[in-house]
Amino acid sequence: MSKLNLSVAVGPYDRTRALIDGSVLRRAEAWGKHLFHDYGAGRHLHVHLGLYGKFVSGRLPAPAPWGQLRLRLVGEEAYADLRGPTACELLTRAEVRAIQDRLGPDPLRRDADPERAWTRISRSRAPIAALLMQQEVVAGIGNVYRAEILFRHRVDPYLPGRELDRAVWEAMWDDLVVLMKAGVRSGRIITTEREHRPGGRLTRDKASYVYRRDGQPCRVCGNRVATAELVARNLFWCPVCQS
DNA sequence: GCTAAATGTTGAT
DNA sequence: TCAACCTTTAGCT
Repeated sequence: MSKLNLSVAVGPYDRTRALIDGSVLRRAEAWGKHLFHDYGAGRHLHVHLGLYGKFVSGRLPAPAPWGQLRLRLVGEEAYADLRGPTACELLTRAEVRAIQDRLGPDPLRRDADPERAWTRISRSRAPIAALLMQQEVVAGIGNVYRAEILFRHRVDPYLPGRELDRAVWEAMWDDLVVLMKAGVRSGRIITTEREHRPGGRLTRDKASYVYRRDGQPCRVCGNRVATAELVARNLFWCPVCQS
């Protein structure tokens, strides 16, 4: 959306709607998986997409609202609809700060300090794969990047944080910054080295090394990719490369 | 056409 | 540790 002169409407969230309808969006920022909109006068919209929340945008005119539409942002030329979020609420500045204060560094933010994450990781007995999912340790990685970053650096997912090599963590962080920025730009997660077909198209099945590839051959060593549940999420890794 | 699972977090048990 | 949240899609039939 090119213009910031947005109005807000629609949805069961009538209190929020009444409070920000017609307001101008002054600033938007993301920290980890949290999105914050500043509508002035101490009104901060907090959105968390959760597992299946999604913004869908298009050019005006916007279609008639259907289903559980939580939020509709309307500009002069385009609109954006929000559905299925875990959170869509109006907060005070202090409440926003409280959320941000408990989040670890986000690789996508310029002010991120990977040293803060390292402090937590290097003191923990928890598996590195669990630590990467804890938002207070590192914010915004998620299950796909977790699996992929561990593979790319050949790190055993079950390695306790305190046994991770500092240099390896620094390399992982630098890699996350590059991969996640590329993800924002392209709108999709691609963690494999770029492989192009004659047509110049990146093949879809090569977007990941191990994520959701359980049972299939590892792209590097050919052994079967393994899967297991870790902290209530599906983990994927190559037991041969990552040991 | 139906079912299960999915890039996530919170709150109850 | 588990269910709830509530939407879309892949993979069946």
